[in-house]
Amino acid sequence: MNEVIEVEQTAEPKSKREQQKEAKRTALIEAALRVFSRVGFAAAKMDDVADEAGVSKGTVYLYFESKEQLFEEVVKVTMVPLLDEGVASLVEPDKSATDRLKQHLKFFYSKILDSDRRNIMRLIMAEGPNFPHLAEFYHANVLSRGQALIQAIIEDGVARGEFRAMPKHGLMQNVVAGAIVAGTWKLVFDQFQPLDLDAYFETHIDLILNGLKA
Amino acid sequence: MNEVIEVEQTAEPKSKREQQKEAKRTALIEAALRVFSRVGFAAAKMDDVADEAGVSKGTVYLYFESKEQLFEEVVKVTMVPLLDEGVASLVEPDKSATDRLKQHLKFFYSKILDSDRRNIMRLIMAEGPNFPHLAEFYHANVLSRGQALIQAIIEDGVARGEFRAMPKHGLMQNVVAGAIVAGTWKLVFDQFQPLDLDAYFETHIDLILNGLKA
Amino acid sequence: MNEVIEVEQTAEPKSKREQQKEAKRTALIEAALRVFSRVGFAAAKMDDVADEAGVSKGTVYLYFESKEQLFEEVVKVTMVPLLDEGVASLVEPDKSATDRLKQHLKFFYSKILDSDRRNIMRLIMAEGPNFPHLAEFYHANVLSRGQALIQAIIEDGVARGEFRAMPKHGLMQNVVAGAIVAGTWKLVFDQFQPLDLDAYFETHIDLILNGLKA
Amino acid sequence: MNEVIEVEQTAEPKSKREQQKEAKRTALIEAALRVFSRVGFAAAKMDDVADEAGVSKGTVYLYFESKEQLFEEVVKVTMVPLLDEGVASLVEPDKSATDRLKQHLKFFYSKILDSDRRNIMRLIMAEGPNFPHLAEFYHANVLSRGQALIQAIIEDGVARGEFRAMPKHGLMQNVVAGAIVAGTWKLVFDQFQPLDLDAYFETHIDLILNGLKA
DNA sequence: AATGAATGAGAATTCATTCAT
DNA sequence: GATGAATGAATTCTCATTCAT
Repeated sequence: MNEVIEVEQTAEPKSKREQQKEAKRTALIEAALRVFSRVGFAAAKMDDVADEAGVSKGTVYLYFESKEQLFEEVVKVTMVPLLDEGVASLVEPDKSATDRLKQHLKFFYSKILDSDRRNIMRLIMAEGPNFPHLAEFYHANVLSRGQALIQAIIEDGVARGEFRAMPKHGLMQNVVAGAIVAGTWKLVFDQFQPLDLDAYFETHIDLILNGLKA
Repeated sequence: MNEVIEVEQTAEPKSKREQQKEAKRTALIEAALRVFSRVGFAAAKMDDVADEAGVSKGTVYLYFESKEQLFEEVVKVTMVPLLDEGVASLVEPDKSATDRLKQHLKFFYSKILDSDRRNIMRLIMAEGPNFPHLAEFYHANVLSRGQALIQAIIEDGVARGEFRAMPKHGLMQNVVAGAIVAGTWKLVFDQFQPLDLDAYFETHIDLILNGLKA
Repeated sequence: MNEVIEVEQTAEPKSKREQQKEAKRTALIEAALRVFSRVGFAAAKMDDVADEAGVSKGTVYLYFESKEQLFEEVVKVTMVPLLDEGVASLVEPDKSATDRLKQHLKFFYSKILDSDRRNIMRLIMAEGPNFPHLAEFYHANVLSRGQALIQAIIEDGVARGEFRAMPKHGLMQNVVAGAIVAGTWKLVFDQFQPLDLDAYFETHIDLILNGLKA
Repeated sequence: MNEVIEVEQTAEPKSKREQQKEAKRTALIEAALRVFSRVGFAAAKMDDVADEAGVSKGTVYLYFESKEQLFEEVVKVTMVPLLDEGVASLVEPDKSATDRLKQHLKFFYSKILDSDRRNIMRLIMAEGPNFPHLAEFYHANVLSRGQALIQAIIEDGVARGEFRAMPKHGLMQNVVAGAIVAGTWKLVFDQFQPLDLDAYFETHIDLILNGLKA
């Protein structure tokens, strides 16, 4: 893993008090991400989050209402900014759809699969049914946007004649699926059958682009 | 979902006592499958398993040493027989590789994605890191065998000239990935964006076969 | 320890059925003695007693009403016959009181301290307050009789001029105390500071006889 | 019984918080001493300890890791300080060995046999085999020290010509044994045959001193 | 009589959350 | 704001005892 995740902070300047508060909140979310990544939601103790952030147990409750809410915040703060970044990078309309698709998948691999964020992915799968509210948020703010991104590129590719016309239902999921599975594999089975993310990426992109190709 | 999962029972005839015990064990595993499917491992209460199976609290411990062991048994009993069936169905060497690949994916969709077993799949992904022992078992007895199955078909397809030569690392994972994601999606996001498994399957098979095609 | 404790069986001949029953009862008591000796009353499981006796759990309840009653039977059957034996051996009035006291203490050391019975002693101390009924029985049937035995010898010794007149309150307890402590020590502290029962016995007898001597 | 046992507190002044914590720890140990005294280790419920100390169930676990550790702490805190006191009182070298031995036995009777501490003594004997760690601690920190104390006095007595030379193995145990037995008797058999500690003490000291006398 | 499967009361322990300091 | 002591509901697991076979 090549990236330490840092929660991005809001832009506007604040009073020192506010800044410190913001900083502590950020530290707590980062600590929580590490703890949830390590042991999952149920087994994570608020105590451990507090320890990891260097504050006392009670303090966590000054910033978050409950363990559930803390979890939701972790997901939001960790994943949403990525989408913004992904969307921003889309604005290179002169590139071929093929290149843009490659680029986005690469982004996905490096930003999510090769960092603690892949644990978030796993946590969503694990806890989603127990946190419908969170699942809904994640769908609305992460998946839908990612889907729109991919879909737009593919449609553009079809329009340009790069890609063939394809059935649309589940297309985005199928295009990205290899990456999802890679992230899970690294977390669960890597110790039994190691997966080389770079080589895997090549296989993925090769298969998918060939599958889409006109 | 079109299939109620029934745990297969061993063939040899036994004494009545033994049979009843076997039956109760089976009932407990089926009950546990339902409970784990509903709420996941951590939130599952042994009491609920007992209730669901219509026995008392203590009885569960006559059959399984602990919640963990019960979970492992559920996974084993639910998934392993499928592989046997999958392997058995392979013996039609006159069919084209394309058809056999389709057939196996279809099997995967109907037997796993469209039944309670998809929850097991999800649980393996969710809890695997907390159960290295189980993850190892699952890898050895389910994934490796599935992998060999798919790989053999693809290689045969290459030999026959149906498929092109491809990078191998992660190939099986990428071929199956769409199905994994479909199962997860149905469990976590279906209520926000429903997924039609049949249509999805078409997209999946279309993309993959085209991607593999020579 | 030089003696395997065998529960004595009643003398009168019985039908085969009766004899078998008696034998199984005996086997259960012996098994229970071993189990209680190993782990104490509370930690002893009826299952373990059954296993140790080679019968099934339910069978124990055919012979004893409850764990408590089984415990009481163990105590009775293990200790009472000893007293009978001790009393019987008293009938040698020509021996000096000194010799008879020595002889009885020797008996105590070999029959109780150097066998599983020392565990009974420990169990009485441990569980007595929780089993007033048992403590009472033990007092009436073991201690009182032992006390009478010792007291008679001492009084005889005084009459013969071997021993001096002594305060009587707690005399028997003080005379025997060294043996009680030896039994406990071997069970609890022997691994940290081993106690040689033979040498200990010499010290005991030397101190007591000198203490009693006219 | 003439003494209410109070756990001694450390000397250094602390913050109010610390003091309260210390006080609560002390209260818990005292409560536990009462509960263990009443029913023994196995039958003691952590709930009862909590109730007895006026705190909630969970609180006990803030101070002690487990029931076992609580038990060990009770033993330590209850017995060790006594040894310090006993050792301190030794420094009167002008007194005769006879007087010093008497004095120490008296101390033993009043501080241990005539207080809740006799229950600890009983519990050590009863539970020692189940708590090897505790038995070792008790041997090293209580018995060894007591033994050295008694042994030193006796040797001094021999040197002064007050006592005769005696076999040493188990001498201390035999000298003290009467007291151990008295403590046990009061707890287990007193209701059936009451024991008057003062009279008993006289018998004990009379027998032992005469036994040792040159 | 013997078995051993089933029961369910009971206890230790954990941990999210609260709140006095 | 921050702390960390206290709470008590919740859950796993145990085992004496019962009872159908």
